[in-house]
This record gives sequence, structure tokens and C-alpha cells, in this order.
Amino acid sequence: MHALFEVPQSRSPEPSAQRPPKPDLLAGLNGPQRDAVTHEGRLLLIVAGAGSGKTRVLTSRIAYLLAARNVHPGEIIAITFTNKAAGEMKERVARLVGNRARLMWVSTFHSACVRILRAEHDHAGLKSTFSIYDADDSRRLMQLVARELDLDPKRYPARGLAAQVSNLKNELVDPEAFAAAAKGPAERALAEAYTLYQQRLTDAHALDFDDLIMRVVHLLQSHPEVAETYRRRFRHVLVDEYQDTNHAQYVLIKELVGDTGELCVVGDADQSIYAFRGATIRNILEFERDFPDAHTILLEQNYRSTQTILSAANAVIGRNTERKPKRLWSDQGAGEQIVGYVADTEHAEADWVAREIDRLADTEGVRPGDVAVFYRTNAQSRVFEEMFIRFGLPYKVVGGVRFYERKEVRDALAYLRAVVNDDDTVNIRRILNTPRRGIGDRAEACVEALASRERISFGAALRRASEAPGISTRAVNAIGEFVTLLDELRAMAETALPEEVLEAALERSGYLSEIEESTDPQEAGRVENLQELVSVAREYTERAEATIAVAAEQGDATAAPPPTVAGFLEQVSLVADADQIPDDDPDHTGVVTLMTLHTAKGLEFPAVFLTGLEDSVFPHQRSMSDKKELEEERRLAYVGITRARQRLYISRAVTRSAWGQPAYNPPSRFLEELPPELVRWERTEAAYTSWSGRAGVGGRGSGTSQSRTSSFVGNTPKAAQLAARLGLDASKLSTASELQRDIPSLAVGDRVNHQRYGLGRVLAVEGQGVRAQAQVDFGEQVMWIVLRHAPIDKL
DNA sequence: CTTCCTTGGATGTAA
DNA sequence: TCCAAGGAAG
Repeated sequence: MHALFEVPQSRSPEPSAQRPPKPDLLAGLNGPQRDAVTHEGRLLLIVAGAGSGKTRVLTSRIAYLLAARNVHPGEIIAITFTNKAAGEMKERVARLVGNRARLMWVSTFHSACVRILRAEHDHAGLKSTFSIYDADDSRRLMQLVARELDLDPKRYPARGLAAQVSNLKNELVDPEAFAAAAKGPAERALAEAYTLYQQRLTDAHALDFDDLIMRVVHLLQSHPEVAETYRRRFRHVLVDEYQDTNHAQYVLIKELVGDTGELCVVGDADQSIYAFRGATIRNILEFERDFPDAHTILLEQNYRSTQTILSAANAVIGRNTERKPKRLWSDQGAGEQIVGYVADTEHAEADWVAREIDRLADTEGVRPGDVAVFYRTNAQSRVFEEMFIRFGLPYKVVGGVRFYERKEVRDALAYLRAVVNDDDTVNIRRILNTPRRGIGDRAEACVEALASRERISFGAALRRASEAPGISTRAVNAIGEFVTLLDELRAMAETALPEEVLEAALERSGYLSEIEESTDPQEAGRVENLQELVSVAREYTERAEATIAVAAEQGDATAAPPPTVAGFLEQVSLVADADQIPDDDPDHTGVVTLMTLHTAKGLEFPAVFLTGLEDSVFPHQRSMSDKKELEEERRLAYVGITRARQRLYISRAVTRSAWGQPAYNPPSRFLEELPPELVRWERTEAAYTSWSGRAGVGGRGSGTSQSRTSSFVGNTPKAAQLAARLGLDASKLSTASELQRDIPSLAVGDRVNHQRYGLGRVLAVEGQGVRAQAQVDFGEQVMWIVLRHAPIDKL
């Protein structure tokens, strides 16, 4: 049906028929892959099994469009799941077609929408400097709303309301429509909350994550001329990870494609793992029904894994009923058997993983950077971290308490948001009394009352705080200083670079000195994180300046905006944690990557540990009662298994303690779905020793066994408190460093492990006690570390 | 009125 | 483990 060297049809008026496709664009592709690259037609669905060379096909297709079909790069928009994937794709296309690739839009849904909204803010009814609220901001705003509406926080927790609103937005249901259809008290409460929440967002000139998509959809639907502009511009729309799109994104794509654009989507229904945030598998399962003239291409040959791993994956996913048949195959041969391990406790499990990674490095030539450890929930990473530090194994946790979700980072960003957007109520209120400056709940309430009476924003009301009835003089003065601070920063932001504004905010507000002076061990590392944030800002500036330089060279200065605080904030709100996944670096030995199964999607590793395979851990407790959710968990297992190239390890713990309480979990039901001949069990439950099980898990309230538990509780002051309350000698619980992060005494030549930067060697030491600093060589960079704040361990 | 401290409650995955 | 609400002290 498809000739390889078929003359491509060109849309350009002048037939450029004599331009054959560059042969290297198709070289090394299999039949279906070539079809996918060269297919011409309005709608193409590529069903790409795991590891079937999907990214390669997408990039080749783009390159083919440019080289063989005479498409202008500006006519292409490609939407990926993460910024990292976008960057990779752009880079790979650039390698094939050169610098012209710069003119394409390759980005995430959210980035693309922000870009459109910024460009069209007039049509969309937005200020050009709108704020973007993430889940935490949304929750805070919903909390204000719920309080204002007097909703019982027990029955209507802000978190739940925010989640429901998010779902509604993903279905493109606006407040009016929902209110009109709301039945019963619960729905009416939600409708009220949704309405007011949306009002408050508008007042704050803010959009939440779901708004970004919904607003663009509404914009395109209500402004046909705007829609037409984009349709004319984007003749070619490509969507990666199509199975993870939700309804709003689906409609957005349809709007963008219109009646004439060419759409190519790539997805794998078996890897749909985001139903919880509105992804509907329907988008892919019913693609052909929605687009009757669609052409479908199936990629089933896997180039990543051994047949053993694929057979395991096929066997597991085969248990799902709602799926189209698809069987991955590989010509790489059976390879290593899967290795299984049943540990007594989660600590023993981590110990085994660490030992095996060591062994792989010593005897099998597998570098730590080739290894990934997956788990279902972020909380499970802790045990591995503790064990890896003990083993001196370099590792990196992707996700978990993400950098941008840390309190101090969010506080710092709140200052910048307040600077950029005076009406950003949530962020202004966040920092109003952070650090403490004597503006309490009472004063805040007075200002709020003033704001609603005068129908002005909270930020504007602050300036008129003295008019607020019932407010104390003390508070008025404090607020005056706060407003002055913000104004100074605003003036500064006009001319200064983002990192300078950030530093000024942290210093002049007293935020930095407050946490520097704190003795609370929980504050350790906060200063460092703020320093890190400043460097992120600096990197942003440098990149912006570099882009300007390139653009100037090429003579299109318009495309490159100068670095601004607003630009920095925008970048920060759109980065995902998956973007921090370490790149392949063949030169370095790399570090072990720890992450959740969700984060692992789209990645591959020579060796993979799939851990915590216990019912109620994985599959997760809350998904076991629902068939649909269970099938999603199974797809998650499928994703995990298919990340492995050569070696797959599976493990579980007979007992595992979840926040203090030990629990016996039965083996994961997914384990019995694996063909037994594929797995070699290195240890089984028969080896279970109850004493070790109890030791790791802790006794049922008796003082002696409690002491054993505590050594695993980690670096918490709580552990010390607990010890004190129980009348125990803390030093007997465990080493001091496990109870509280002591300042490590380091000497030149010591090896250390730093939570952020990994393994390093001490080059120099200066100062003593709380002033002690060390110069450490982390391989990629040499830096001075203030030991008091550093999350660093001596090895 | 503000701050500090304690305590109870909760957590799945995330752009 | 972590956060937020609630109670007691300054």
C-alpha cells in the first residue's frame, strides 16, 4: 500500500516532486515505522507499544514533513508530556534538519496554552501578567472560599472541593452550567464554591492549571478569527502520549486542527495511567469512531527489552479486559531471567536492592546510572535513601517532595508573584506574615473585610489598611512596611534581573536571616534550597540572554524576550519534576535513579527494580475495590516492567510499616500473573523469620521493641521527643546523626554524600561549629557548602 | 492579638 | 513524616 520512495505530494504551489526524501530519514526503520513517518492524510493514529521506537518515529516524521513534504517548520506544533521530552524532540529534529527546527512549537499542553494566552490576552480578557496557580495555590484559594461560604470543613474539605473543580474543568463544565444542573446539598455547595472560586481567581488575575487549557478552548470557540489564525498557522499537529489527554485537551486539539489541519497522535492505551487527573482512555480507544477517516498504524516490535521482560509484560497486561489485543515482541532473545526477592521488611528489601546494585557494579559491569528503582508512592523512597546512604551508593530521587513544592521555595516565589501581580491574593496572603512581622489573623481579617466592602483586591486594600475598621495601629504600621517592601521590589523589578530581585526579596524581608538563625533542624537545607532557587533564576537569565544573542544573529529579534521576573515565574510554574531526570551521560558512572512508577513513564533503564509488590501498596489500597482503577494499576505495572532493557527485579516485603503501624501485606496480585518460569526467586516467604520481621517493624507498644523501630524513624526531632517521653536514652536508640543532623566534622579528602549533588570529595575546610564550610568536588562542579545547612553525610 | 506549642489527622499517582 | 487547626501564654 505504501511505496517507500513514492513521490511525496507537496502542498506548495510549485511541485517540488524531484526532491526525494533524504534516505537517512527512513534508514533503519521497520515497515510500520516507515508508514508512520511517511503517511499522508488528515488523521493518523499511531498505536505504539512500549519501546517500539515511538520517539524516533515522531522525530523522523517531523523531519520528513520538513524535508520531503515541503512543510515549513512554523506550521508544526508538537505536544509532549514533559518539557524534557519536548526538549529532546526538538534537539533530535534539529540534528536531522538543522536550525530551522527552532521555528516549530514543541512543548507541553500547558506551555503551549500559556504561550497562546499571553499572545492573545486581550481576546481572552486577561492581564498580560496573569499568575499561574498550581495545586497548592488552588487549595489555599479554595480554603479561603470555603471559609467565606461557611462550608463545614469536615464535610467539604478544601482539597476535595479543589479536586472536584479540577475534574469539572477537565470536562469543560463551567460554573454556570454546573450550578444550573446541581442537585442536592453536596452539589449545590460545590456549585457555590466553584462559582466563588472562579470569581476569586479572576479577581486575582490568576489561572489554575486546568484553566490554562479550558481558557484556550473557550478562546478558540468564542473568537473564530483567533482560531482561524492558529489553524492557518499550525497545519500539522502532533500529539505524543495521546492516551493521557483529558477531555479538555481533546477538544483543544480538535479546535486546533479544525477541518483542514493534519493530525498525528501517538499513544498506547496500555500505558494510560492518568485517569485520576481526567485522562480518558476513550480518547484513544474511540479515536477511529471520532475520526472516521483516520488511519491507524500499529507498532508492535519492541527494540528495548529482552523477550523475557516482554513476555512478563504481555502476561500482566493481558489480564485487562477493556483493551485491544496487542503483543509486543522482540528479536533480542530471552536474556536474563527476572529475579524475585521476598524480604521480611521494607528495610530488608532496600538492603537487598542496595546489595544487588553493588554486585551489578562489581561483577556485571552495570553502572549505578544504568539502574532505576521504582515504587508506587513517593513515601516509599525514604527507606531506599537511608539504605543507599549507608551503602555509599550515589542516588537521585526524582519527584518526592519536589523542589518547587518545598515551603521555602514556594514562599520565595510567592514574593516574586506578589511583585509581579499586585492582585494575587493567595500569594500576598501567603507571605503577609512570613516571616513574622506582627500581622496576625485578626489584622488579615480586617483587611479582607475592607477589600470586600470596597470591592477592591486584597493587595489594594493593604495600601488602605488604616481605613480598616477595628485594626490595630501596630498592624497598620507593619502592613505599611510590608507594602513599602513590595513597592521597592516592584521598582527594582523594572530594571533588575530576576535573580537580583529574588535575592533582594529574601534579604530585605528578613526571610533569609530568620531561617539562617533558626536552630530547628528542619530548617537545615532550606538556605541551600533558596540558594539553589537563585541559581535557577540565574540560569534562566543566562538562557534568555543566550537566546537573544542567537536571535539577533539571525536577524529576528522579536522571537526572544528579555529575562524578566514574570518570565522566570512562568518557566518555573510549568516545569515538571520529570524534567529533572538525569540525562544519559556515558562519561560519568551516573547515579541510581529513584522514582515513582508514574514518573518512570517514557524512560528506560538497563536494570530496573520494581519494589513494594504487595496488595494495598501496589496495587494501591484505594484502587483495589474498583475494577477500572485496578486495571489502571495493572497498566502501571505494565509501564514499570517495560522500562527494563536487560534486567528486571521484583521484590516485596512481608511486613511494612506505614506511618508507624506495621502491616502484613499479601503478595501483590500482579505477581501471580507473571508466568512462573520467567522468574527466579532468590528468596521466598518460606525464609521469613518472625524475629527479624518484628525487629524492623517494631513491637506493639512495648518500650524495648519501640527502641528498635526508632532507629529507622530517621532524622526527626520527633524521634528524640518520643525517646524522651518514653524515658529512653536517645543515644541508645541509634547514632546521633540519625536523630538529628549534626554538623559533620570533615577533613580534606573525606568522601561525602550530598542529597542534591551526590557524591563528592572534600577539598578544603574552613571555620568551625556552625560556621564550618567545606569546599567539595562533586565531579561536575566544585562548591563551598555551609555544613550547618547542608543535607550532607560523611561516608 | 500574636505567637508558640501541641496534637491530631492524613497521603496515590502530577502538568 | 508533614501540615493545619486549636489551645495556652506573653
